[in-house]
Amino acid sequence: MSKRDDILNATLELINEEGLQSVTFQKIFKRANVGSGTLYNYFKNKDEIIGELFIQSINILESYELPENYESMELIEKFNTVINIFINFMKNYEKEYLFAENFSDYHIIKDRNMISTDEYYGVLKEFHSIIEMGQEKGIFRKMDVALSIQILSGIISTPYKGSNHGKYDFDDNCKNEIRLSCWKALQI
Amino acid sequence: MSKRDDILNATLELINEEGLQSVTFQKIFKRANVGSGTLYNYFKNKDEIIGELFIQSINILESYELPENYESMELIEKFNTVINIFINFMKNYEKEYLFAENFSDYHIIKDRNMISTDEYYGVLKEFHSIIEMGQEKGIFRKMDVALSIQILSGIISTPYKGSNHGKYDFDDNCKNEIRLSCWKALQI
Amino acid sequence: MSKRDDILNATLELINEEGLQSVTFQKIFKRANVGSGTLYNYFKNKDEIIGELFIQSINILESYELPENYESMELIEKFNTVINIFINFMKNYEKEYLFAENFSDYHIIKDRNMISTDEYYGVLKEFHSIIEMGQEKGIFRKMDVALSIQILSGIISTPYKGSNHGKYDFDDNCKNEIRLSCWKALQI
Amino acid sequence: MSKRDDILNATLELINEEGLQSVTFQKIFKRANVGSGTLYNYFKNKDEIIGELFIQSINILESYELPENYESMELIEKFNTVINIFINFMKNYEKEYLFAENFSDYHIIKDRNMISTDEYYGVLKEFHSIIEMGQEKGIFRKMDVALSIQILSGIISTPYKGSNHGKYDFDDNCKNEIRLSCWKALQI
DNA sequence: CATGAATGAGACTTCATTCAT
DNA sequence: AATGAATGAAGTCTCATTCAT
Repeated sequence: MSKRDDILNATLELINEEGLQSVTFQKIFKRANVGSGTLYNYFKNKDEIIGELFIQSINILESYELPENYESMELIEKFNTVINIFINFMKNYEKEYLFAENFSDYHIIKDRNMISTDEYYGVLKEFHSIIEMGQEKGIFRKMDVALSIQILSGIISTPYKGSNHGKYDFDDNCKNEIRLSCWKALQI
Repeated sequence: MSKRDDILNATLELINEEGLQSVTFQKIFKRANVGSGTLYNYFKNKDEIIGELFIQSINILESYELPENYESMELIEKFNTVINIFINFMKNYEKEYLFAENFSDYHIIKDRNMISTDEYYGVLKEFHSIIEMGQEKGIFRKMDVALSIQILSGIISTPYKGSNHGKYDFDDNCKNEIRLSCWKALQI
Repeated sequence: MSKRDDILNATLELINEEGLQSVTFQKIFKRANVGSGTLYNYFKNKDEIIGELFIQSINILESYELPENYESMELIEKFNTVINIFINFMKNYEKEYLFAENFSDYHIIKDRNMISTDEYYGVLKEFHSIIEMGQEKGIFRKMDVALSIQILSGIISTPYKGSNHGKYDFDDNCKNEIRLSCWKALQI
Repeated sequence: MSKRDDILNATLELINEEGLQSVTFQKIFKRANVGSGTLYNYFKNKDEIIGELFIQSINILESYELPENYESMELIEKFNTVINIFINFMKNYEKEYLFAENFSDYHIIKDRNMISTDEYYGVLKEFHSIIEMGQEKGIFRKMDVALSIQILSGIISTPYKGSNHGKYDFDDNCKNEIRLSCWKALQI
């Protein structure tokens, strides 16, 4: 692994362990096992590390693959497939997912318009066509698609984050209920 | 208003404007119009200001009042009443709500176990009995109540936060859809 | 006791407990049970408290009394009498004695020439005539009287301070040896 | 000379010029010609500088060398040799000597037991065997050796410190008197 | 006189960034 | 490219002092 990747990984680890606001360059050097000056061979400043980390996280979230027979599926099958992909992403790339979610708090960067987090990144975009189709078929209520996506996003990610508090397990049964809730929440 | 409140208000404003990580003491006492030393008459250090702010925010969120005829309402009426209270809180105390939500990122405090960020603060607690009743009556699916509450919380707050990006308005129509989604998401 | 005395006592106590350099006004108020502003009714600033404390300490050390038959004593009796008075002072007014001794470290005041510590204060002055007499009588070596006094002072106070480390007791036997050492150190 | 030494030297100079309590970090790095942050590459905080300085001073005081023919000397020759070494130390390393002497006032460090200010550092230790031998030979009075050493220490250092006030010179004649006083003070 | 909340200068300390090696 | 000692601006915090009550 390159020094550059060492730095990015160290930073992401530290952000998830201690929160963005307490990650200092000193901690990054030490964790990444590089000299302090080395950072500046790869990144202009701290914002650039964070920005690059965000892009990298988004890229991972963007790299999903739909199954071969996806196009021939029924609407509800597509719906559940996409939800499953989303859930798996959250679990497999938890650090990247949470980082991307919380990124909007990092106002320094947001204010400078370096990167916009407004877009539906990753597999969430797939919902767009599914929802439109469902609305056309009279299965889903006619409402703003962006709003619909936010509702689905909330139903999936909020219970996932809540499961960290240990009140319930995010197991197969839980996932079934979430999928069902998603479908029903949009229904006529 | 007391100096102490001036300091807390200034800090909350700054956190919501610039994010927790960029709020410095200099900005706080400039905004609060107090001398730098004054902060230390009221708070031991920065963590204590943030902690007090969290407690204050929670207290506000805890201070809801149910309508007089609440107990005699139908289940769905109770359900919608509580959702409306929650939505109004989010809008009226947006700063406090967002701060409390994002607070768990502030690991310094979290790690010290100063405060538990229990997810069932405020009016969300009311959902507990409503959901149990709905499950008993065979209206709602039998699932973990904590999970149900997280689902509702996600359906309400995620679209609210998403509306800030300007894709849709968080207007009456939007609220209707959210209430409907909440009810349906739990239904059999 | 007056507020003024409360302040001086509190300060002297704190100096002996924690050392001059760590005594703050906050600690003084608290110990003296007075308001912070009260200090400024009696003292212009911190230096003035320290200076007053020094004067007070010196005054105590100056208030010794010689026995009635002192004038008719033999030289060696006078010598031992004065040494005993000095030793008793050290023990009875340890705080004041140590403060006065260490005062010269407090350069802020020293530099401003507020007070000079050069003079032989207290009972040490009595040695002057005793030494001169001893030299005239051919009992003591002819050497600078100021030097002689310093030698006596060193023989008495250094072992006293050393006894705090617990290597030996500053008991009657010890005092006898000190008196003997003093006499012999000056002898022909 | 390394930056670390620059810092220690600057601090020692400032302590002797202005006293421990008025030495600030600003003065130290201005005097040492280093940046403010540089201090923290070498020392964790101010206490650590003071502590290191004390250790360094003690090390200097420990590094005396006895003359080659010391073992074959008569008792009084040994006695005078050691006194001369002590006196020369006081003069050559006045800063270190005075710092070490006054260090016990710096209660912060003392209280933390970082360092023990044992009074028998450096050449003073040599007196131990000399005094025991003198007592065995019937030349010195039988008294606690620690007490004897304190007496000698007092006879040497108190007049040295007193000479700074300008009442007499600490010249060869003065040194002779001191050596003589030391010898006589212990004699039968 | 007595008070103590308020102050701000200045102390201590951190941290992103530079630069000679 | 890689390093890490050095830096100093900016941060947190302390403390003597003031002033309205």
